[in-house]
Amino acid sequence: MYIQVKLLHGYQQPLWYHIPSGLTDSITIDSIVQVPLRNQIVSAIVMYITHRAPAVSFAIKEINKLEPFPADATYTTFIKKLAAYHLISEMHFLKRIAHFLHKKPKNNAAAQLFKAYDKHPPIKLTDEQRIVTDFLKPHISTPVYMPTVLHGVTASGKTEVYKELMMHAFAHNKTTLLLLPEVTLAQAFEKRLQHEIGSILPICGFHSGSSSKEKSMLWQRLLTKQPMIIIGVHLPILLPIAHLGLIIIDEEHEVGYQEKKHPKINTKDAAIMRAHCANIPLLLGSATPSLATLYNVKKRGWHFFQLKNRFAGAFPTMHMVSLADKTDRKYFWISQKLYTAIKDRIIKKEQIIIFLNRRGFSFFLQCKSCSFIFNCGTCSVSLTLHKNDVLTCHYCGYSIPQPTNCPQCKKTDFLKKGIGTQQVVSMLENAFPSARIARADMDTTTKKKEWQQTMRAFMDGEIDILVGTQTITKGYDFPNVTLVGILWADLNLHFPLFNAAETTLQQLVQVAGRAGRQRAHSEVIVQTMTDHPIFDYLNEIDYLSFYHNELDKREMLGYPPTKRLVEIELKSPNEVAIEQESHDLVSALCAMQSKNATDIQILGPAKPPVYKIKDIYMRKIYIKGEHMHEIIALFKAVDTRRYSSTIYFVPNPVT
DNA sequence: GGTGCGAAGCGC
DNA sequence: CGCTTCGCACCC
Repeated sequence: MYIQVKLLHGYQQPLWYHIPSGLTDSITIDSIVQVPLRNQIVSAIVMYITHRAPAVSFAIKEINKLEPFPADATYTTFIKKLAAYHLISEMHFLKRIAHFLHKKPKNNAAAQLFKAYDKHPPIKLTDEQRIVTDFLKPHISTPVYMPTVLHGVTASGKTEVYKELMMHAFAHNKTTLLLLPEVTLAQAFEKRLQHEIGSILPICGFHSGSSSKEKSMLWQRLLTKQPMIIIGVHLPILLPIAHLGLIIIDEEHEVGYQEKKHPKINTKDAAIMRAHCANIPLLLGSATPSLATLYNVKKRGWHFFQLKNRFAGAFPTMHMVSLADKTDRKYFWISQKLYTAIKDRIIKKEQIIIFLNRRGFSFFLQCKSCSFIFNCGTCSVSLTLHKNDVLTCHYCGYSIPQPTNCPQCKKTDFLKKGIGTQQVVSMLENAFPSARIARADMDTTTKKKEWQQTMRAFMDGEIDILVGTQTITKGYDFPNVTLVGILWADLNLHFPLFNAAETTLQQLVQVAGRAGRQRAHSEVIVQTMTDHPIFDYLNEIDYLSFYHNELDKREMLGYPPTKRLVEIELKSPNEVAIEQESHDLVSALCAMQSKNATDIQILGPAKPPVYKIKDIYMRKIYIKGEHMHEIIALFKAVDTRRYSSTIYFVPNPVT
């Protein structure tokens, strides 16, 4: 038998190979095979099979050994669907898990055996929790596609529900995929589960931080169809799993599920597709479910459950404070209310979180006399001022010492504008000299180790006040925190993104949820410049009422979840070309659209707020429509090959 | 992705 | 002239 294959890496042209009759059984179209190429062995995918020798001028090589690929009846269907949805080749997905295929699995004597059991050790569940597990368990044993939303307030014990379901799946010889929106969260979850149920369930982490030993262990279990718990962010959804029983997406609302690099795959969308293809239940958990998910509950009959009570502690009291009234305070960013509250907690030896929700903005230097602003030479952003008098670009890392004279007018007086976490720390150090204060923001300090140490120190009570950005809102449990201060709650609200209000509210509710996890009395102080309707829903109990208010707006403007949205991103080092081509592309899309007479809107091209990074220019085009398949068809109908700019297609963009 | 080959670059 | 570097076609 002869096969024509395409390599997973490198050479793109199809190649011929011969397979001796003894090995032909397991080969079908889309099989992954190891083929000899020059003097090495590489992975390839089968494109075409024939029994007649092809008429070619070269000698066809023989494949004498086939590496096994884990069985999964619906895997190919899923990968094809995912590829079609993102307008990329299915090879892309196979490449991402291909590193298994090159490595020979070592004889790991350490491969632990886990016995199947009839009755697993009981997990203590509340009535609220048991309603959810009772509902889903039969659908794991007798599989059926069953998207289910779990709205559990912060600290309500969603993890206990997950544990019970994972154990049930394992008892039925099925694997559970547990997805989290960040590697650090996945690692923390893995550690926790390892500790709590690791002795009876195999817990396999699979993310960028996993060692090759862990990966080959995982692959071994997949090959031998052994059930397990796989924890990760983006990669696990792409694995072939013979006996997938359940997919859990924790922190379902998080934007982290969309990959940061192109192609920007949305792992949540992928998980929905996978659960559908494999015909299994899907559980989406969050304290702040996304508008899209709530819409699916309403319109598509997704199942919905709530955990309304905290496992321990109590909900914090919320206080709104206006920063507009500047009277009677020493520091602009610390209102009188916040000041006394911090003072009170320091005396009581309770912990404080100060939250600054900045996004791509902190603080910059401007000349007092001529208004000159220091900008990055290769990116279209201003340089950020750091405490050690260094100006740094947050996009490319370029940095210079702060000049003493203005390059434009040579004067020496500068204004510091905006606010950054370092400035907040200095300010707090001045205001509360006795307090131990630390900073935890991932954007500036890319040192992961340092950041983890800070989190640990805070958890151990060695720090009184933790100042941080987005990263501290996620998942962490600090039992002794009784005060959360949000410095500038409306900072991101007027960002030019259709979902700015939604993500801001989710962030605020999540950070507020860090307070009072083990305490009866706790407070959240929310400081704002202006009022906004979302502040009425800040209380966790009221979160769901936000849905109606926001959905009406989205409906009116034709944005998701009522309509479908695609972002087209163009990138080019040539500013003239990208300007021309982005306009051409819009014209081409419009022409095609009027021909097909579909109800699709094309917006742009737009110059994004940050339109240049490392000398690469960007433009964006948005397409809105009733159905995703129509948008995909429209874009595919336009010939993009003649453009010199790189063009990316992003369905359901979230950032 | 890795490799082998010819063209081009470079020192003197 | 002889050596190294670079760019690129090729791999079945």
